[in-house]
Amino acid sequence: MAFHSSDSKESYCRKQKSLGLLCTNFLSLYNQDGIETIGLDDAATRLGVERRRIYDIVNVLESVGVLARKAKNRYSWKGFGEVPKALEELREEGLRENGNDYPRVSDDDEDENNPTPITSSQDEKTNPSSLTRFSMASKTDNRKEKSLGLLTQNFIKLFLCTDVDLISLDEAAKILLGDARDPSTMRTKVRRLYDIANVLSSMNFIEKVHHPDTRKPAFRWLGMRGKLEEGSANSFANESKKRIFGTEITNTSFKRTKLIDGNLNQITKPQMQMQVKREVLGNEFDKTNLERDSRECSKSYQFGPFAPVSVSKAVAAENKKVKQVHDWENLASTYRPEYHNQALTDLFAHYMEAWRSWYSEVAGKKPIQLMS
DNA sequence: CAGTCCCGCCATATC
DNA sequence: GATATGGCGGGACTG
Repeated sequence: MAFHSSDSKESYCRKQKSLGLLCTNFLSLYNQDGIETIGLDDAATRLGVERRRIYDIVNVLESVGVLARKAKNRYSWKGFGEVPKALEELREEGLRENGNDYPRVSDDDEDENNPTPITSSQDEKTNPSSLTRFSMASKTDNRKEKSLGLLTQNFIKLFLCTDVDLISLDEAAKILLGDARDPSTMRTKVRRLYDIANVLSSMNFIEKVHHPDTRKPAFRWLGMRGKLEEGSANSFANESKKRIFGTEITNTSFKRTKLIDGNLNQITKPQMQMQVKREVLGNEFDKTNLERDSRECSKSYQFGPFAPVSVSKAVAAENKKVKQVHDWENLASTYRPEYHNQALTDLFAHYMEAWRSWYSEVAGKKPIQLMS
């Protein structure tokens, strides 16, 4: 069985295997009505990825409140309606445990970080006895301290509890690392942050930008700032809002091993089952998502003559004035008139996705030349 | 070359 | 002892 790995030739687009895309697909798969429980195996299968990857995604989604671990192999879908609450808690927790002495985030790494390494010891909900021996930690906790989930929360706290809104992963790693600063530890931490940033980006919680001064890449928080006072005002988008994410296309599974094709043989076309989403509620900041996704793989390959102009335009405008309060809801309503035919835009996105996938599969490596 | 970050080995936690 | 989780970092990709 399992005939070799010399499957179809090329086209191993790294982007198609990214955690970000996987997250997008995961969301489009489960951010639906009727979904209340998610099986890891099911997810792995449906998304066409190894179990390991599911853990990565699920962990960060959980740390933001979208999911909640129910039991072994089982998670419950909480939805984006829970996010505001989760973030609010994170903010408070962050401020509390850290007061206002969040390490500075400046160009110059000035470490003299406070002794408290932002270690929040939030015990599990399923803690029968609240008699938490303050010493029972160490090993067990040590591992947890390094979990992706916690790291995600701490990363987010950086945005919610600080005045800076632009942070590079290096800075973040430095801060979240407290003191241990061996190049090795740093590298690992940064790798993790990249992972986190990717899935957070796919949900548009954050956005990658380039520091004005330095040319260095950094991330900016897009969600509302946690300053909203009284956890009621902060409406991420209200309950039951469903965001439209990528497509149903499962991450094509090609090993990274670049096997130079030898001869043309049948490509195993991915079952691109584009299913039209019937969600018309044209809310949310999805244009950003579309835009970004639309140009993943093969640099800027363009749309045809009938490109979704409206979308691109909206995005451009949006990015340009990302000065105000980064409130998705506002942005969404502000630009809604531009393309209130969300359904169409959506449909288009689906086709694009399908086409892209098909193209990279069939048409071979070279993506449409199209200058740049 | 520097920035990304996928992949999957294998230590740990749980059943 | 088996299975479920998920650190961790080598090194393949990008631009």
